[in-house]
Amino acid sequence: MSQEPTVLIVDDEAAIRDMINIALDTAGFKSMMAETALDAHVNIVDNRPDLVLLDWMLPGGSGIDLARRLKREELTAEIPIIMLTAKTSEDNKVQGLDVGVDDYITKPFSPRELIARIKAVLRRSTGNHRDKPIRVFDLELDPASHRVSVDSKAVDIGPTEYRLLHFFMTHPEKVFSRDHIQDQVWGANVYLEERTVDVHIGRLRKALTAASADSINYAGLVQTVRGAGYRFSTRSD
Amino acid sequence: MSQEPTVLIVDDEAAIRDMINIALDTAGFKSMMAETALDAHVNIVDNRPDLVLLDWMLPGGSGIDLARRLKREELTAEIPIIMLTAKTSEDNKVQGLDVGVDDYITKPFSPRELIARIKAVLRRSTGNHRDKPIRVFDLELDPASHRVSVDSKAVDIGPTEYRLLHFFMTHPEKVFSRDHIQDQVWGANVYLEERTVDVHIGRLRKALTAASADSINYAGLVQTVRGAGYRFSTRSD
DNA sequence: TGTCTTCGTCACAAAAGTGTAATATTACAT
DNA sequence: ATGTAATATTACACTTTTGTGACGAAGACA
Repeated sequence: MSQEPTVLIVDDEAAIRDMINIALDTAGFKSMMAETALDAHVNIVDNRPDLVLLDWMLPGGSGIDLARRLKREELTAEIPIIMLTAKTSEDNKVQGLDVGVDDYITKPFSPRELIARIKAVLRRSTGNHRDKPIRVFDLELDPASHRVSVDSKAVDIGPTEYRLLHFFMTHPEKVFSRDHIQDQVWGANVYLEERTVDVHIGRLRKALTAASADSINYAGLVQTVRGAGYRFSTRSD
Repeated sequence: MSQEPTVLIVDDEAAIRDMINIALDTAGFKSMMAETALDAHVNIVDNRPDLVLLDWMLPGGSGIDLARRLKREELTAEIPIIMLTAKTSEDNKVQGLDVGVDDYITKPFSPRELIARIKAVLRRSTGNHRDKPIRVFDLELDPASHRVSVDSKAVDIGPTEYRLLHFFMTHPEKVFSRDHIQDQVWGANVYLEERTVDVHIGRLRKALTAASADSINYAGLVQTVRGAGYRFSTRSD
């Protein structure tokens, strides 16, 4: 998976979508598009974009509903939303911010302004509470620098294994089925072979073992729960 | 929950119902069917399916109205709904998300996608309520981490013995016949030899004994009731 | 362009668990 | 004490689940 942030554009007007798409592309973002609130919701759950650009006025008036819903559900609450609106009235802004939307842009806007705001929101959202390092004994995962280390020594780890470990470290002491892990690490409704999770668990363990040279073997924290899935636990198996 | 989840299919076209029915059956779900919104509503109230697959366009009262109604009524609000829609973007502009529908699938869809989405939604909805650990003296069973421990020391236990112990701990002080235990632990419609239960009781006792090293022998809690079955009790035999 | 990573899949090996039948033990009525 | 029925234990063939090396595809990078 790539490093550029992915932005989902939700607007019913093709012209606007295309314009934004080009602007995003130029600025080095990946983008996806949706015409309706329903499409958008499915897309968000399935693909977990890093940010959603959401038109206020979607047919059926469901733009604001979608925003509210996304912020209410745990699975999507962390995804930042920027509202696009033609209205400048204070009412709308208040109402929207109440929902938990991260920023507003009123149409018409310049590509430059759009990009600037997107970057600002991304900076804010990825630079917040989410990036406090998580540590278990001498194993540390630092979301800010996107690094994993044991005894301050870097662990050589792939992107998928990083996400896997991040998920585990933020949800310790609980079993998760392979399906559940797929949802969390790869995104919902992605179809992978069952064994694929195993393989990445294996890779994660290998990386942890290699890094744990002379201290505890941290691979032991990633425990197999036969018939149920896997568990990250500090308590011995 | 250890039983197969039941899915209610609501669609007016028999061909679609049958197709879905087969797909669900293959994937190990139980299914029920309804042709109209009215049938569906009655069925839902009476049988409380674990999930509803609801066609968007139903004759005489649209699916969307039923969805809205189900989500508004407390009795049925918790039941997840997946909408089935034909891919005409005109339909989609109706707001459906504010209704609280959990996902939607556009026709035509593959059985695999259907199953994947059903599983994802069920995971989301049932994964929420966390079971609390159950404890008897220093014997603890924690469903969240799927772990059994004595004095905080892990008990080495197989999947079947885990389920058996879970059943016993949630139903203490009562005798259960071998047949009843089979139904609860293995699921109805599984035929096993009578003795098989005995064997697993033995394995469970062995595991508990091994873990109880220097404290009380927790195997004593699993009591034989001659001529009747077994009982899990804190009162001595 | 070619090289280097990372990814997902597959095939197969290894490990763990399962159910059954045979055998041993126990409890209870007589 | 003894016979009998009920329960416990054991051994084992079989199934399911998990671990892992190999490999081609895709993309990053220079």
